[in-house]
Order: sequence, then C-alpha cells, then structure tokens
Amino acid sequence: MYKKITTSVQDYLKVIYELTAAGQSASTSALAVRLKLAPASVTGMMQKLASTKPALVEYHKHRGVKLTAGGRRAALEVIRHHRLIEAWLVETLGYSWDEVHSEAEKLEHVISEEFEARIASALGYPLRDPHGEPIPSADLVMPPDQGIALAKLKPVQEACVLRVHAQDAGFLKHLDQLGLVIGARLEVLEVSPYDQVMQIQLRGRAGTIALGPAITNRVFVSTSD
Amino acid sequence: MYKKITTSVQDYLKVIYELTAAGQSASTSALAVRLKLAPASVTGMMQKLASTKPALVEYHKHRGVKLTAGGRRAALEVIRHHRLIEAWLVETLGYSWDEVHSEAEKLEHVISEEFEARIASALGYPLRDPHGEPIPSADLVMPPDQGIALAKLKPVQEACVLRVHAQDAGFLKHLDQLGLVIGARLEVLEVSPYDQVMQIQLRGRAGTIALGPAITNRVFVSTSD
DNA sequence: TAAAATATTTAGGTTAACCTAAATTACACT
DNA sequence: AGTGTAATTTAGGTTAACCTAAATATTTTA
Repeated sequence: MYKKITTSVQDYLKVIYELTAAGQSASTSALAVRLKLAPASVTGMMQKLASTKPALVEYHKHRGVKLTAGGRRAALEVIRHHRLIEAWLVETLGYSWDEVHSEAEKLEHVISEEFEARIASALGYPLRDPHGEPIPSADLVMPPDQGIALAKLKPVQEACVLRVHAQDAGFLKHLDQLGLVIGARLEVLEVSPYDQVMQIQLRGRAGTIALGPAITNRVFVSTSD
Repeated sequence: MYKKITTSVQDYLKVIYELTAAGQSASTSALAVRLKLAPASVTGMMQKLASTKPALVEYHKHRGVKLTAGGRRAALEVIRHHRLIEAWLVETLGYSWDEVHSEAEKLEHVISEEFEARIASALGYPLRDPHGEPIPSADLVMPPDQGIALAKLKPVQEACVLRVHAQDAGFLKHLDQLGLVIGARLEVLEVSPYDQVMQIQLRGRAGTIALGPAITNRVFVSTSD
C-alpha cells in the first residue's frame, strides 16, 4: 500500500499521534518544537504527506494536521516497536528505565516484523513498557492509558504508581532516586495551595518528599477508592 | 575525530575491508557490484572519503582504494556490531543462521557502544558469530580466520566444520538441510578430478552427499592431521 | 476594529547519496 | 606501437530532507 515510510516520516507521524492523543493540536510549530526542526521544514513535510497517493495526514493550512487511518496505523506500528524494544532492553539486557528511550528511538525504525514478533513472544506479550505506557497490540489497537495524574489527588489519599509520562533520562533518573518507580505505593500528606507542591510519603521509605507539578502531572497512579 | 560516519559510508568501508581481507583489490567495479550501486557513484564516494580531513581511504585513480587506519577501525566497528548482533539474535531470540544476516545488516548501523557492550557481556564475550566468522575484539583486533577450505581436502581425510563464508539465506538454509552446520564432523570419500565434486559422509547421517566447489570453497574445516 | 504580535507559508538555497550518458584512461594483444 | 575493449571518471541530473529569510495569514490586544 505505502511505498517506503522513511525514518523521518515515521518520526513525524509518531509525534502527530502523541500530540493528538494528548488532546493538543498537531500544529506546525508544536511539531517543529518536538521534532527540533524549523517550522518551514514541517510545513513542507505536511504538504508532502497530505498529497501522497494514500495520504498519511489531512492538512489544512494554518490549522495543523490530523492523521488519516493509514497514518495512524503507521504511527502505532512505530510506537509498538518503540515500547516493545524498551521493554525488552530492560528485561533482557538490564537497562534502566532512563536509558532505554534513546536506544529505542533508533532501533524502532529498523527492526523487521519478524523481530517485533519474536521479542513480543519472548517477553510474553507485554501490555506495558518500562514506564507503564501501553503497548499497541499486534493488530495496532492502543490500550487506554492507565491511572490518573498524581496531581489530582487530595491529602491522605493512598495510591500506587502505574505510569510515568516522560522520556528525559535525567528526569527519569531523578524519579528513580526518589523511589518513585512503577509499583511504588504512596500516601499524599498535604498539598500546598498556591504552588501545588505535594508532600508524599513512600511506603518502605523514611521521610517525606515534596513534589512540584512538573512531576505530579507526569506521574499517574491508581487509588483504592 | 570523525564527524558522523553515515550508514552508507559504513557500508562502503565494510565492503572495502572484506574485499581487501579476501585478498582482492577494492576496485570501483568490485565495490559497485557488492554494494549494488552504479560505478560512477562509487567513484564519487571514494573521492569524498579520500578527501575528508582525516581520510577514511587512500585513493588512486583507476587502481582502487585501501583503508586508512581510521577507515579500518570504522569498518571493524561495524563488523563487530554485525557479528555480535547475529550471535545474539540466534542465542536469545531463536533465529536460525540463515535469517540473521539481513536483520543485522540494519541494526549494525544504529546500536550504541553501550548496547554493543551489553550484548557482548550477555553472550559471554563470544569469539565467533553463528557462521563461525571471527568477531573483532572490543579494541578492534580481528582474530584470524579459522579452518581451511573443505575443497583443499583429499579423500579419506576427516574434518570438522568450523566456519561457513556465506550470507545468502537460501544457500545457508541449503547447507543446514544437508546437515553441514558448525561442528558437524565429516569424512571425504572421493573427489572427482574434473569438476572437483566431492563425496562426503557426515557423521551421524545416513548416505553420502555430493558437493560442488561453490560449496566446498565456502565451508572451512579443521582436520586432525 | 486596527495595529501589533505570533504563526505559518513561500521562495530559494544546501547536503548526502544516488542515477544515466558521455568522455576518458588503462590494459591486453596482435 | 597501435587499437579495441573494458574499466573508470566526469558531467549533469534527481530525490529526500533539511535550512534561512522574506512574505503572508491569523490571532490577540489596545
């Protein structure tokens, strides 16, 4: 159906998918920031992707793009590759969750479907990557995101960390040092009214820790109630 | 030292290394055939590789190229990646020796040094890939090739298969079906004088098999004497 | 609602890595 | 030593994916 979807195009599609999934519009400038490209380059690529035989995106000047069904499929294929590779690097090569993103970012574009199938099978068909993000199924259905933002909790609520929405290595290493890892159990002690800084207590750890919104909006948890 | 050695350049360097190691000259046309490119493209690339700050090749018009020390290092780095990846696909994902080449061909260009180190360690620092080819060491020294060509043997000599110099999937699958795999033990029964067809008997297998030079020149063995 | 600020697009490069066709050089042999 | 063939190089494109600077739209704000 599609000729050869290049690495660059795969990156564009992935970012469009992610922006759209986060409820934001896939505007030229948002794409340019995420992809670290000049806005003019993004415009050019959008025009191209919208005008290939089976279009990958739907493009309306000055109002961003949306993925077509084919574009969405291609994006999910790359995201599935990315997340399976991350899971597998952690599982079989002892990588930590902060190291896998950059490696997966390169491998995701070159592995075969055979390879994808073999790692999925070797890992027992995992549903989530090392950050708790859902892995699209082999037939490219994205499972729903897990958990609610930690920022939404009120004092004295208890919760369990399900997912961390981040890819920056430094940020992830920091969370790891705090003990804020997948499966960690915590209790919200208090929330400061003006800056939303949250005091939490991690089960099995001494002392409390203070977390700003930059963190609490990226950590997703389940609550018992 | 070197800016960014692209995937294409890595491919050129690898083929130059292989031709040179096989005692052949790395001529424009030989490179063009191996890389499946037009000769004119090869000439252009050779001129470029010879004229970058620290040159990767030494180039003399009409008489092919030789790798510089830097070029050789870059080539060995890629070959080490390739062979480690092959070993690791067979070892951990159950690939067969005829399936690994094409996958490794893509992955070799994108893995990090960290990844290389981790698979080398996970495999216990293997010395040879699934075809018996030597894996350059971490400090980029290529171990000597193992074995002598099966074609060199005389009737009634016994031998053990150490290495198969081939990457074509069909060819390797064929050898596998014959039972001509790494470690197989065999006895040369007779060699036909005009076409060099060799009759061999594989230990643990019924019947004899006949092999032409296209095969016996690519299978390398050790003999007891 | 008009001007200012911001976002986006157009126009016109650049680089890497290919290609084909034509010209040239090297080599092999009578 | 001259000539024909084969190998190689030169010349002049092409494509993909970027860039900067200038032009134009859109949105915000006074």
